[in-house]
Amino acid sequence: MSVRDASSSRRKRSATLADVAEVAGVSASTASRALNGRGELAEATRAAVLEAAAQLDFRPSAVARSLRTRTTFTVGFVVPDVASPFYAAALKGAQGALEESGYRVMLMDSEQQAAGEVAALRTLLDHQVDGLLVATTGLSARRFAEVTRGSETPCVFFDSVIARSGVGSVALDNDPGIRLLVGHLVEHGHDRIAILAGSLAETSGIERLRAFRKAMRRHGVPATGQYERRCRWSVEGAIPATHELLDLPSPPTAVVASSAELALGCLAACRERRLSLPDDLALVCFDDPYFGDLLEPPLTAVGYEPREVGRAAATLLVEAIKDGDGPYRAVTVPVELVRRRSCGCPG
Amino acid sequence: MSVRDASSSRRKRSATLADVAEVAGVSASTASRALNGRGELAEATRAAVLEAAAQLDFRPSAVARSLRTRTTFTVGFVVPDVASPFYAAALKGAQGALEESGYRVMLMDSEQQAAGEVAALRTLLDHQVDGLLVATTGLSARRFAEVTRGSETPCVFFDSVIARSGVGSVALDNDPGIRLLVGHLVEHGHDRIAILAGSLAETSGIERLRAFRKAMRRHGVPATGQYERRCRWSVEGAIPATHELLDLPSPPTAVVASSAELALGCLAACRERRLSLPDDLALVCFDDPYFGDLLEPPLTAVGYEPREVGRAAATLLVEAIKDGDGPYRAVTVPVELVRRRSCGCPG
DNA sequence: GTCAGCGTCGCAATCGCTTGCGCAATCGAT
DNA sequence: ATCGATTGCGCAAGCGATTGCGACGCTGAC
Repeated sequence: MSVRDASSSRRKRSATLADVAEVAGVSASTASRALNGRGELAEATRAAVLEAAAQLDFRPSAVARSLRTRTTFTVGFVVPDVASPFYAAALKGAQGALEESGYRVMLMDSEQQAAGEVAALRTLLDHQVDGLLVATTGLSARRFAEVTRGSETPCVFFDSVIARSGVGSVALDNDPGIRLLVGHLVEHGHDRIAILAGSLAETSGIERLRAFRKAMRRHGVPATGQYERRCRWSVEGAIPATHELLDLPSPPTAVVASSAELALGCLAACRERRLSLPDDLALVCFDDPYFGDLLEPPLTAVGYEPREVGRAAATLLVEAIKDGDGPYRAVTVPVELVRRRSCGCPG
Repeated sequence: MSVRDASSSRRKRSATLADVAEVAGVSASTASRALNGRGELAEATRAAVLEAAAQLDFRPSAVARSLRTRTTFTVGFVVPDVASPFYAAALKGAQGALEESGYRVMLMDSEQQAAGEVAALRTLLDHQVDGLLVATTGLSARRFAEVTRGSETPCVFFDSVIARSGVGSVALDNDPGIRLLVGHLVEHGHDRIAILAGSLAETSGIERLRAFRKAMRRHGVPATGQYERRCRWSVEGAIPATHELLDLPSPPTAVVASSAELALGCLAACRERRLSLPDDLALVCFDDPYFGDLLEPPLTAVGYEPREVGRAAATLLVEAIKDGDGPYRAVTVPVELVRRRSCGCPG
């Protein structure tokens, strides 16, 4: 606007491809080809361009390139809560795998709300991400299709999936995991077993609850529903739920938590009541937190490698991006029971 | 290439601004202005454009816009380890604040290595991020300047800062925090106090160690250095360090850990030796993990809101982006001692 | 001496959006 | 009726890269 601005406007602009071309004494097209190793170039020109680029410390503009090539080498990552240990670990795993393939990750947190997830997907799509890694929070397949309508962007779901949407998915061995847990509990002689089920918006919540019922049935223990509690996926969410359970006329003698955080909430609630685990109540959970054996009592859980699920999902995704449409691929990562003391096993 | 491809190449391309303009019967410029609320437009045309956009489900291309406007509404976030609870929480906080201002975050993990950090910064800068949020891992001010040379991209450091680099920083109250910790320990009668210092590549490591020495001096306890141990910032890193400490001819009676993870490692090492805390060894730490009171023994620590540091950093950054260069601003987030049992306090 | 063929490189068009500038129409005032 | 000031909108030039196509010079064969 003002004259003063104009005078100071000669700020150092980073070198552009045209600058490199000029210094090297060639056209921009040739410079581009030299830098990308495309096309037939005389060795001398190639060298000249490379040197010019080095001299100018040339860094190509990713956004200009993206506009032209229609690919961003960026993938979107959307989860219900990045601060959650599981998602953070998954992110780390995915990040590692993606980086190896030259992809960057743009992160969005859906805040455990469908609306947030929709907004996140929109934003990501607007940015023309090359792929999507998502742990959904209860978006219906229809809604998901609506939002992504028109974009062919490959998407792989992990942890919490939308049935047969996207190009693939990686889930946990929910059913076997829960079966392991309740099986172990009945071995210890329990039959009044409760479940802290988390939210039923995520498929992991649904599947684990379903698996719980199935396992109970298989062991001949009637699942009346009075021992089932849903709650938010957080320590705070599990506390009141645990109290409700404990206030029942005939309270459970054992509880399986659908996630580590829920187990922590259960633990906290027991503290409040000065209950002693595992004598007053046995506790086991899905997810093995890294500090599981430092708790009191050490926590029995089914564990798995959260990083691996991120990595697996990312791997699936970059394959899909590269090879275009293949068959839908579902991988599931195995779980393993680690017995500690909260279930009643000797220390 | 082949004829078949040509026939199928009429794939659904999402609507462009030009399409909207055509449908609305106006020029692209007008459409743009209508959509962005810039310039004086007749109400009727504006409405027509809006309707056309809605009808076509128009979504502007973020990359095209970025190319033209030279701003991406994206900020880079680089930390030594996203899977770490602290950084994950900080990320969450930053993410929240940024989203409110319309910014997206592109995430990079430096893997606790300077080289990784440099690569991350380069990539981010290539993407023309509007700002940078970084918890550095020992990059020198000179190296940092080298890498970011030429870009005026505002950068705020958090947790671990590069002295006076960037436009601002948010750090923890390291000195007061550590002083609180050792003060509390001497109140309990300890004088052989050790520190698990973490890595000295991060300023938090340096400052906390320095604060430890100062506090010891202030309390008249000679800091000989035999009670200081550096190690990687992880549970695994702290275990051998703890053993070394415990193997000393005159082992410490108390240890302060520079982070929660280190405390966990210390705890694990004590388990291995069947030591009972706090009787055999008192333990306190910087960082209050959310499961701190579920450990055995419950952990005494100085706590703070990790999310707040992310949020504060993001807020600072957004202001810097908007207002251009203001003065360098350093904010520090307060800490608070939470006494539990690991220090020797009654439960 | 011509010309086909090959190896190198430049022209110019895009990618989708923003924006300075200027033209045309409308309006109020004289 | 004429003229300057608005108001409303379109033209065209970019932003910084990639790429199909054609031009140009040179070599070798006839």
